[in-house]
Amino acid sequence: MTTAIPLVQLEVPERTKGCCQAVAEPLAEERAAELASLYKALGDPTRVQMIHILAAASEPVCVCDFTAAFDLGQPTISHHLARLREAGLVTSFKRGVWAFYQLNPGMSETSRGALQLIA
Amino acid sequence: MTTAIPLVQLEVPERTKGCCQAVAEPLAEERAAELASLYKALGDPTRVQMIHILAAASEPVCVCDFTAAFDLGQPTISHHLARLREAGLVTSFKRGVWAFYQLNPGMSETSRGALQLIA
DNA sequence: CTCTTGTATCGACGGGTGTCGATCTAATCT
DNA sequence: AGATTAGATCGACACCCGTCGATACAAGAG
Repeated sequence: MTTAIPLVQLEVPERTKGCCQAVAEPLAEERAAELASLYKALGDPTRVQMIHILAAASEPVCVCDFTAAFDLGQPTISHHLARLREAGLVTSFKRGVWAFYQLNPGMSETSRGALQLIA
Repeated sequence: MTTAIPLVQLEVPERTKGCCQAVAEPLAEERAAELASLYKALGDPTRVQMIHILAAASEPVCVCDFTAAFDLGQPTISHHLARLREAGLVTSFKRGVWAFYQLNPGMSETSRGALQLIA
């Protein structure tokens, strides 16, 4: 099955000494942390839906629309929006009594890539 | 302030009644949950690095290589690999005493998309 | 000014998560 | 067989997270 020439230089070894082979250089620590915290920010169904709503909206969305769209208390909505904001995925502003949220136009390319999955 | 003609049918309202406007149809619940749990599986720097290593490897990677690559106890390594496996991102097999892990060749398109960010 | 209302913040509770040491299992070596 | 070893599993710990009710804050309305 396996070889033809000395190209595949190592099959799964037969209990030689150690099986250990070299492994890719790890990502820069900050890069791994950046990716992980980005993924973590998206690791909740409510926040996924929020991003979906914001991605589909042509204008900033009022918090009251989120509280109407989800079966969750207002503090919880506020909490999720804050987490998205801390992750740099959304920005917000206040107009009168209302607070409006939108996708952060200046989000990183990485973030933009992650959001693309949320159709 | 507000109107001129019925063209931009709503600017940010001026404290009329409610600010609420219609919002996009939510994603199917299972879809949101699928995305969230996928993101959650990737929401840890160690697991991001593991995926990076597996994506760069041309062959299945032995667990002992992971334990060597990270400054973490062996049970912790095993735990993270198990989480990646439960998320459908990797598969594993045993050869002799060793366990080898690789990216799941049959992972979903969604998963593949999420992994693409991990260069 | 006082009342009302939209949001944010706080404190608490239950459940999940990353980590470890200890133990179990299975495969191999002697 | 007994000893060794790679890996998984278990139990425990500290911590984080999603949720809620209560409260604080800010901006209008009356």
